[in-house]
Amino acid sequence: MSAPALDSGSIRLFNRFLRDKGMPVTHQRNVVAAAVFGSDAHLSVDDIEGILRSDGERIGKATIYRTLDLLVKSRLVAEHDFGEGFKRYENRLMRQSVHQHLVCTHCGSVEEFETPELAAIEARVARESGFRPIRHRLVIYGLCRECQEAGVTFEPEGLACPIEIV
Amino acid sequence: MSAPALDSGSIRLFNRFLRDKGMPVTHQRNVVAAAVFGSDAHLSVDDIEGILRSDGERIGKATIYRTLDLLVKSRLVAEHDFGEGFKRYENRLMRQSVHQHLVCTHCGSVEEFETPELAAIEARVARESGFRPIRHRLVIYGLCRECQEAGVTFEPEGLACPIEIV
DNA sequence: CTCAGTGCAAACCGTTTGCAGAACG
DNA sequence: CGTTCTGCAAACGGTTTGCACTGAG
Repeated sequence: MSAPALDSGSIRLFNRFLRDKGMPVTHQRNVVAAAVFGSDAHLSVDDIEGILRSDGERIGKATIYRTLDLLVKSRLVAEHDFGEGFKRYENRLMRQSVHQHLVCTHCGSVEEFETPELAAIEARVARESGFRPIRHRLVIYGLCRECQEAGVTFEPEGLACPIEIV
Repeated sequence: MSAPALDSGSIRLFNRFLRDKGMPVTHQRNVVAAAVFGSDAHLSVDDIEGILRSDGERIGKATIYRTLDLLVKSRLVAEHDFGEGFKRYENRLMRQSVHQHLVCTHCGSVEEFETPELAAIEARVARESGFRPIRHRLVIYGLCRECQEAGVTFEPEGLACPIEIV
């Protein structure tokens, strides 16, 4: 990733988006976008800052946040909150558009999976409650295969559950 | 809610939990717990602070946070993050234990719904990827019936999507 | 040349923590 | 009475914002 693909198709789409909005195409915006488009991971802002630094780019955190905002609005990048206390960003191109996430509670790794069943759930909810679904987020927390094979086990939060002792 | 049910069954369970852990049962803990057990809403810390204030109780925010931590650990209360920038807490007793949430993106209201389908999804994921599911969170964002009837419509984020124009 | 973007640092805001004094057991 | 809790206020950490300066168009 030492040579960010500033001329990739994703960057081209982002630049078109900026021009459509009458916003300047700047070096910083393209460099931040290239860092996200050049990875298929779920990146934190610190991850992105690290990529930029290792590319020799010195870009303020505020600009990273402001550019991520544009990328999310352009729909080229998705924002996620896995409950870690900060957000993660993922390139939406080069991957199946609709997927949910498996988050390992031990090592923090994130896998993706598809859920064709969710469309039926949304339809049922709309029918039963009159709610109009627009988007959804399903996160399954658990132990990834690697952690299980490493012998990690799940201990129920360390505290007894008094509910069933009523 | 002006007279918190300090002698309710939920409080009794919480007190038993504290005693089991060798922790003191204090007035503050019981009052915070009563505020949560006395509501079936999804309360923010500010909501809880308001309930306590209207009950004439003057309890520091730090104590509210510390008590909520205990309530969550006791499994009597569930913690939720609907992406609003703060957490919400819900009484787990007096409601069906397993449910997911519908969050209205316009008025912020939260409804609950059950998803028997999720067990099958988890089983499939475990089979296909070796991941071991422990818990999940499904949130469907959209427009509640009331907002729809009030004429609120969904406009797709205000910005065009260049993806399909590739 | 003009207006928007950038970088810095300070502000923000929900949450956590340190510590002196109060309360539980 | 010793140990834990409480309240206050300060610290924290990710994110946002104000403002002088730089750079795109």
